[in-house]
This record gives sequence, structure tokens and C-alpha cells, in this order.
Amino acid sequence: MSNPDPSADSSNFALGRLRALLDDSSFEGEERLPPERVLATQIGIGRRALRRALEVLEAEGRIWRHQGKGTFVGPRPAHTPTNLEELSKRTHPLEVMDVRLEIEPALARLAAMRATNGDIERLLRLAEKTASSSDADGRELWDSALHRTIAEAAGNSLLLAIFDMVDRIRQDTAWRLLRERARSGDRQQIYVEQHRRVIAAIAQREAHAAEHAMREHLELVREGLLKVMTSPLPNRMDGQIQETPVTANTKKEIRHGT
Amino acid sequence: MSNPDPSADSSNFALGRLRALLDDSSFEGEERLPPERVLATQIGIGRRALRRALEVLEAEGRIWRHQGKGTFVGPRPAHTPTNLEELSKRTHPLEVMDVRLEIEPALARLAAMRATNGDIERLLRLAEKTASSSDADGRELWDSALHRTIAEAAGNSLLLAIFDMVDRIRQDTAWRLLRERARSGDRQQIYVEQHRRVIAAIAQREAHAAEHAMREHLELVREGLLKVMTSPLPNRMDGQIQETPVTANTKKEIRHGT
DNA sequence: TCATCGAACCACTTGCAAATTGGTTCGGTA
DNA sequence: TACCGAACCAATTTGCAAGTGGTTCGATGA
Repeated sequence: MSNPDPSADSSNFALGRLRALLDDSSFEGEERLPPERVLATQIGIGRRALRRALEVLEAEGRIWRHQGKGTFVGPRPAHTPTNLEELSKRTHPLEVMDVRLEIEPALARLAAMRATNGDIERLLRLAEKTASSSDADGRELWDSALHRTIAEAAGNSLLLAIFDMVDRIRQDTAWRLLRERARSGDRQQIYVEQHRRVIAAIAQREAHAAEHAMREHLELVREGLLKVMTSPLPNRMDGQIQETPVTANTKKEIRHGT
Repeated sequence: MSNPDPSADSSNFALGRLRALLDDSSFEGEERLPPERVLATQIGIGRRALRRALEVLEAEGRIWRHQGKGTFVGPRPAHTPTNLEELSKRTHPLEVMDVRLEIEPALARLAAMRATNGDIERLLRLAEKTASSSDADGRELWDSALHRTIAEAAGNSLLLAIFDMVDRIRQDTAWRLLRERARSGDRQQIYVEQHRRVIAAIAQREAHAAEHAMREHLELVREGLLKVMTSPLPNRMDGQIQETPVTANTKKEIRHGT
């Protein structure tokens, strides 16, 4: 499995040396390898040669490295990104929409069941504001506030936290252009009407209708996003988005159970 | 609303001084007030007197303070807890179950549609392990791994991140006792059978069946949790949990457009 | 000509100490 | 009794140094 071409090793004996080290019990329990500079002098080769060998081992999945941290034996840990920047970098806009399609209809249903009268008043006021707002930025703000208020009205703090997390990713700068184009033109009127329907259903405590209306709304938003993304203009963005996830993944593969 | 007893202000003129400062345009755009020590000397009073005045203003909601950060004008920001500790502290176990009931059936459905053959193999292996495990800790581990593998198989990194977030809160130490009691006894066999059904549906690409089976499973888990929580023993936990959730919601208010 | 090396620099991460800030206690003073 | 000043505590932020992998460059030598 590991070495179909032994000549590769013989030409570069650092690799063989390292394989021996890894197989050796000396690094059995050790997770972390010495720094490259140290390891290089220990083996008696240059750092560059050592790094070439390490690249092979990393590609094989026997070690993993991270700038600033070190080199470690074993498969790369699962690494669920916990900070938002990383998450938004490696999350595709469509993924976000899929998640919204799972979460927000449920939020609307819960809101219909548990919203307070104060919540409903706020929703009604927000709906007016959203409709009357003229510029794109204004719409964006009011729209965001509206969806968040529904999330609050659902009365589950954990779901609210999840909504906020998704929303912060959605608002990430990388997709601002996309969103702008997605909500351009006559769609805006439809969105307003759909919002109205969702809020009316919540106000009348019709849980199922609220869920359905919200899903319908988000499906339209998703469709608009899809249309914009496949259109010719924003190629630059396409590249930007589909490039970034690769950087860390040239070697990649999720390394969970394997 | 603010000042039913004017003598309070006259006896402590720092309060009036501060009110003037806040109403003054000098702090119109300013969020942050000077440090207490500076502000005290500026006004010409002692720090303790200043702090009493600040306490009043904070109670009125005109300012908010945070140790190590400073004193700020305006209502305390919404504060969606972003770190896990805080979230688990103020999240009720039933809230977590409600969220799982929203998320995981969707994950199961997506997994049925998008799981790779490798995913399915892993699931089948995990199901065996879960069934064969005898002690409670072992079951807990395998169960967790099983649910996470399903989440991975769904193929949406953002949903996976959300699942991980919820799962970490679920695993928080505070509820370990509860969970242990909840999965005691004969329920365990039913859980195993339900897991088997979910996995079978995923393996046969029956999205709807997978979603339904997962929901059924989680509803039973929820019921078990409910039964345990209403039983007499863990009263101490009840108090601890039901205190917290109020704090964040007393003022709420979104800070987007306004 | 090519591979290798050593050195220097860049980018990221960690850890720690200092500074800043609100929170609290204490004794002195009018 | 009320206030003040000082000192200390605790939480947070900031800045810096060290250590690490990632990269580039010129020198060396086969």
C-alpha cells in the first residue's frame, strides 16, 4: 500500500529514515515530531530535503502539519472550525441556503406556537419597514431584522444561537455582491409578500402555514441565488470561493474514522 | 419613569452631573465613557460616589458596564453567547432535545440522499459496535459517534458544524447524570433497534424513511429525558438550570437598523 | 546543469507579562 | 454618617517574544 516505487526512497534516503522513525516505538506514543530544523540536523540532511520527505508522508496521511503548531504523527484531527471566519471561508453559499431551509421553517413553526403578543407586534412593524425601504442596504437590514425577530419569537435560545451563527456567515462580506444581485428587481416585491404571509401565519398561530410559507420564501431566495451564481458575470467571485477551500485540502480528506 | 424622588439627586449631585453628560452631545456618538478613575477626578468626586451614580444609570438601562472592558452608553447589547460554556450554562436540556429534533431528522434525510458507500459501511460497523457495547460509557461513545457519522454523511459542512456545536453542549458535564438515568434499563434495546432502522433507511436511500426513523428515535429519547427530569431525584439540577435562561432576554432588542 | 544546502525572511500560533478596567475592601477624615 | 483616597482583586485587552511551518534566495558542489 505504501511504497509501489522503492527507487523513490533510495534516491531520497531521508524518506526511509523518517519511515523508520515513525515505525519505531520511540514515536509510538509521541504525537509531535521535533521542529523541522532540529529534525533535519538530527537526521543529518538539509531542511529542504526533510520537507520533501514530510510532504510525502503527509500525502500518505501518516503525519499532519500546521504552520505555527508543528508536525504531528497520525491522521489529521477532525477539525470542526469553531470560529466564524474559517467557517465562512469553507462554506459555500448554497450550503448556507440549505441550512436556512432546514432551520428557519422550523423557527417559523415554533414562533407561531410560542410567540408573545409583543413579538407579533414587532413583526408587524418590521414588515411595514421592510416594505417601505427603498435602497438595497436598507432592505438588507430590515430583512435581517425580520428573520431574526422570528428566530427570537421561537423561544429557544439554542436555536437562536444557531440562527445567529448561520446569519453571521450569511452576512460575510464575500457574498455581499451575490446577495445584492440575487434580490434585485421584481423579486423584491414577491419577497415582501412572502414575508407578509409568514408573519400573518405566525400572528394567527397557524404553525403549519407559517412553516410552509417560510419554506416557500427561502426556496425562492435559493432559486434566485442559484440563478445569480450560474450567470456569467460574477466569475471572479466563483473563482474566489471555489479556490479557497483547497488551500488546506491539497492533501486533505476528512480524517475521522477512515 | 426615571426619577420619582428628586431628593435622591440633590443629595448626590454626581448623578445629575452624569445625566447631563449623557444628555450632552459630547457623548452623542461616543459609546465608551472614560474609566471610572478618570471620570471621578474629572467630575471632582470620589470613585465610590461615582460608582453609586453609575449603578443607578445602569439600573435605568442608560449605560452598561463590564469588568475589564469599560462603561458604555446605551442599552446592553443583545449578547448572543458565542462560546460553548456560556451557551451550555443557559441552555435547558429540553431545548437541546428540541433542537436535535429539528436538525437530526434533516441530517438523516440528507444522509440517505448523499451518503457515500464508505459512509454507509462505517455506519453499519458502528451499529454493531453500539449494540455490543455493555457499559454505559461505551454506549455513550458509540452512540455519539453514530450520530456524528450520519451528520458527516449528510455532506453539508455547515450543518455538520451546527451538529457539533449542539453535540458539545449535549455532552456538557452538567447533564451527564440526567443522560445516564435517561438511557438506563430496557430502553437501550429499543434505541439499538431504532438506530438499526435509521441506518437501514439510509443504506437503502429512503430519505423519507430515514428522516422519520430518526425523528421517532429522538422523540423517544426526549420522552425518556422528560421522565427523568420530572422524577423527584435531581431537584438540585432543576434550580440551577431554570434560573439562567432569563438573563439574556430581559432586554433583548436587535441592534441592526434602529 | 542540476540538486542540495544554509541562511534569511514571512506567516501563523502560542504563551506570558504588562496595562487597563470595573469590582471590592479598608482605614482615614470631616 | 457620608465621603474620600488608596490599595487590592478579577476580568479583559494588548503587545511582545519565542517557536513553528512555509517560502525564497544565493552559494556550493557533484
